[in-house]
Amino acid sequence: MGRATDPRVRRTRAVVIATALDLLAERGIAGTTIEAVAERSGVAKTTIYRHWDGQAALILDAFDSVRRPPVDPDTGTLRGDLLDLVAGLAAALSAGPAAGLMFALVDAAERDPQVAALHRREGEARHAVILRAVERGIDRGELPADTDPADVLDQLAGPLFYRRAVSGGALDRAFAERIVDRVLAGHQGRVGAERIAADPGAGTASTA
Amino acid sequence: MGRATDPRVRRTRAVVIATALDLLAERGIAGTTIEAVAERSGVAKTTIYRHWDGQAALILDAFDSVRRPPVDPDTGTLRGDLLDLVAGLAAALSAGPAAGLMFALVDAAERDPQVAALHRREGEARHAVILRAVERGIDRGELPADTDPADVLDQLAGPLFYRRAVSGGALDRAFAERIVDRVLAGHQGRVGAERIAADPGAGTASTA
DNA sequence: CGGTAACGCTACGGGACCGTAGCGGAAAGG
DNA sequence: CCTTTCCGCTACGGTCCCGTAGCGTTACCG
Repeated sequence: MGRATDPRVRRTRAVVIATALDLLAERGIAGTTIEAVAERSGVAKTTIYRHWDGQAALILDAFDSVRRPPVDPDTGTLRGDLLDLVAGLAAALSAGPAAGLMFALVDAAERDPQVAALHRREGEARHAVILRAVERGIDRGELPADTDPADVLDQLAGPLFYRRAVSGGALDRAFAERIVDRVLAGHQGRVGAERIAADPGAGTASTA
Repeated sequence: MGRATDPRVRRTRAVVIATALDLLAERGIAGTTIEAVAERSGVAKTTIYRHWDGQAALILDAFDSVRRPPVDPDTGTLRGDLLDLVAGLAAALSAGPAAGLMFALVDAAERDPQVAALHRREGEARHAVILRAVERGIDRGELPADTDPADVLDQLAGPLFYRRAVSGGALDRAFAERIVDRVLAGHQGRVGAERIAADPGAGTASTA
């Protein structure tokens, strides 16, 4: 068993996966057939079938290949952490390989249990970092002790997704900053505005 | 030209559209073929082709049939208006015909210009009501004058969509209330907490 | 340098769906 | 009642894609 040491195997798998991702972004899941991948990639259809059982397995593998372990910034302040994470998410949704695949994944997860499982794993990995940052913020007293981290997560990621999927505004760093600041203010406001002053560099940010 | 007065025509169109919506929610766009609609609906394939050009036209029509003109609550307070609208959106995303179709629509709009146009129209109709409510709130002094209504919109609708699509928490009225209150607090906090007191019945809402 | 494993190619039967044609029957409406 | 319109049915050719078989050819690996 040569594992995957054979360079021919490695190359074939890489080329096929890359082509599948291209087609997924361009034509969606329905348009990403084995035959189409074979034609565009130059890899013979029979060879693709030697590596994957069929369209479903290939697409699962392609989605999976985009997963990237998110990095915990841990800048020392809640605002700093969230700014990093939210700005990163905005960038990922604007460009990059995941930009066009996200909604295809969501839609497919609605019906296919396999895709749903992948989608759940992927989401949880992304969420874990944000939830950790929020919990650190609670420990530091930057947020009230009874803050629900899951709510904060939805408040941070939601507006970016919605803007990308529906309302269609700009997904730049300025937007990410406004979202983070408003969410923090919204939760801190429940206790008292003086908490904002406790976070150096997180003033009312009248960035016009 | 009998317009659409012939009851046979009305019935055929209604049955086919209803079946198409069923299939869309159940199998997605790719699974909603003319042949499948014909089989499930009992309407002959040839008859369907007499009314629609093909799958694309039928699906467009089906999506379009779900559109409902949103009602402007105009309760007198910003919080009251937003609560109505956001709770209504949460309910629509939890159940009803639109629940399973939303993401199929988003995904399809990513590639198909026709669907994209429909999606844009539909979004704008929903947004208009929320934007109006926010602008009324600004006029009343419930929000700072320089508040960006588009930001508020994304902050309100986004978390609901994200929760439904990814994080998977409860989409009940309590969640809608928390979101509205946090968003309002987040924007009011930029000027001063005393603004909250200006809105009768919209206290800091320590709802446990 | 020889054996093995991977690849490309052609070919094939099968299935799903497309979109149309032609016909007979039934329901609407003047 | 009688004409028009709509509908259901069967049948068809065409296309796309599936998944597999068989056979050379080439690249790797020891």
